[in-house]
Amino acid sequence: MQTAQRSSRRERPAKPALSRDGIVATAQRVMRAEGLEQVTMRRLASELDTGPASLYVYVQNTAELHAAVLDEMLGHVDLSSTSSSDQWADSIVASLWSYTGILVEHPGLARSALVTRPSGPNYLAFVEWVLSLLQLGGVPAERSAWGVDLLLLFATSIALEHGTRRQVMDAHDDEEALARAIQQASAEDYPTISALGDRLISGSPRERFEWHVRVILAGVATTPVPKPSPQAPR
Amino acid sequence: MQTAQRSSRRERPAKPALSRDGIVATAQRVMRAEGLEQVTMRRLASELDTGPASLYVYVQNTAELHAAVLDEMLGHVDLSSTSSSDQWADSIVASLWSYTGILVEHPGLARSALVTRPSGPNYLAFVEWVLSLLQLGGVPAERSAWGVDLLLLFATSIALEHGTRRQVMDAHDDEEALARAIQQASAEDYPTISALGDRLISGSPRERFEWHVRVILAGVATTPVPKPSPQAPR
DNA sequence: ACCTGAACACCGTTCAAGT
DNA sequence: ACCTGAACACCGTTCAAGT
Repeated sequence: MQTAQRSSRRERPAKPALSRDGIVATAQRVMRAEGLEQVTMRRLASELDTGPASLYVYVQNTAELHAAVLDEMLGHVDLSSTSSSDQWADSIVASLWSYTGILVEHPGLARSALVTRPSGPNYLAFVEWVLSLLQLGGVPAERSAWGVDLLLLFATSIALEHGTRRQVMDAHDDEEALARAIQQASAEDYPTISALGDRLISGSPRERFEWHVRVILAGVATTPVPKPSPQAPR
Repeated sequence: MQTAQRSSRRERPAKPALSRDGIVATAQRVMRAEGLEQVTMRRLASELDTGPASLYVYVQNTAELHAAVLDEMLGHVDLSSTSSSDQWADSIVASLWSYTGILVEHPGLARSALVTRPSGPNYLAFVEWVLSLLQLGGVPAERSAWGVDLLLLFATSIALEHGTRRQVMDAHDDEEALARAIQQASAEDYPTISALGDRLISGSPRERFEWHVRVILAGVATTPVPKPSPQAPR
């Protein structure tokens, strides 16, 4: 066991200099230990033994901090391909599911992913992976370009939905309220809802997730993108 | 012009009794005037000339308040059908676009819609409307039941995405950072991204929105739902 | 240039005490 | 039962002042 006293002149360990990397690393550690809710400017400052104002030299605001943590987490998305190459759709389902799983643990990051167009290396690697699978599946380039957006939007918002509900207590109440509302829906005011009944909330989350992804893939395969409009497309 | 002095004994107008409806109505008014960010327990309390603690007699928490405001707003979704009945898909696109437009103005409500399973009358009326159009389009009941979820999830998260970006300053920075990242993506590390280039961010929001919805509709029309699993489906 | 203490302007929610 | 003041336990961000 090494003693805490090192060769430095003072007895207390030298306070490490602040740096963007140090701040982001601390953010990561705090998130892993206590969740993203604890990743606040004030908490990080106290963790780094300084005041919150000091952090503003290195990061613009809390959103930037969360975006940095997000990209780090996206390094853990499972990008392993299934053995047979004709199962490109299965691979897309699998990697999106992995992505969603990571964000469900940290719904705040899902929010980040939805709101701040991510552009970090790990995010790009994930996009690249999905695009390459779509290409493998023979999806025309233009449709892949727009389709990958829809796939990621779907996976992100499912994570935000389920993740937030998981960490809020009343989630079960809402679920029950909806089930009751559906069951009590009058056949007069809501004929279709009332006819569908429980089928509206049937299936496991995983079943619905997979079906939703396959719906998008099937749709992308058959829906041509519109011709670029004559006006400047932006 | 009526004088402020009425027949009541005191000079100051009698403070109206608190009630859930009164609180929700105030919430609505404040939101319209100053945005959902101002709809806080403290602000509402001061608006109603009392302390924040008093409101907890009538609403459980802020989330419940926002959910009530949400359903009210959903009463404004455009549910008018297109003339010819074979254009059911156009009607779905139109009503989802209307729904998204409303939530883009109030991204906090979009967040509510995503996180708290809504079950108010106006929400149900909207679901009923979309379901009836799917039925009109000949979509099998089981697929409608799961498909309406995907359609609403999509419309809600698009609203959350664009609405939040609109009200945050840095949104343009993010957009630029992504565009730069795509342009600079090395053909070695990200071959597909680099090959697609600007096509990844082409098209107007409206074009992309409509294409996304049509993708989902096409997918729903061709993707069978799995057979209910033998285990209890919940 | 970097760092800081203190302040500004807020939050949601709880609780003991009153009416 | 309903209502309240005050407190608890926090936020993000800015700014003037220091080193």
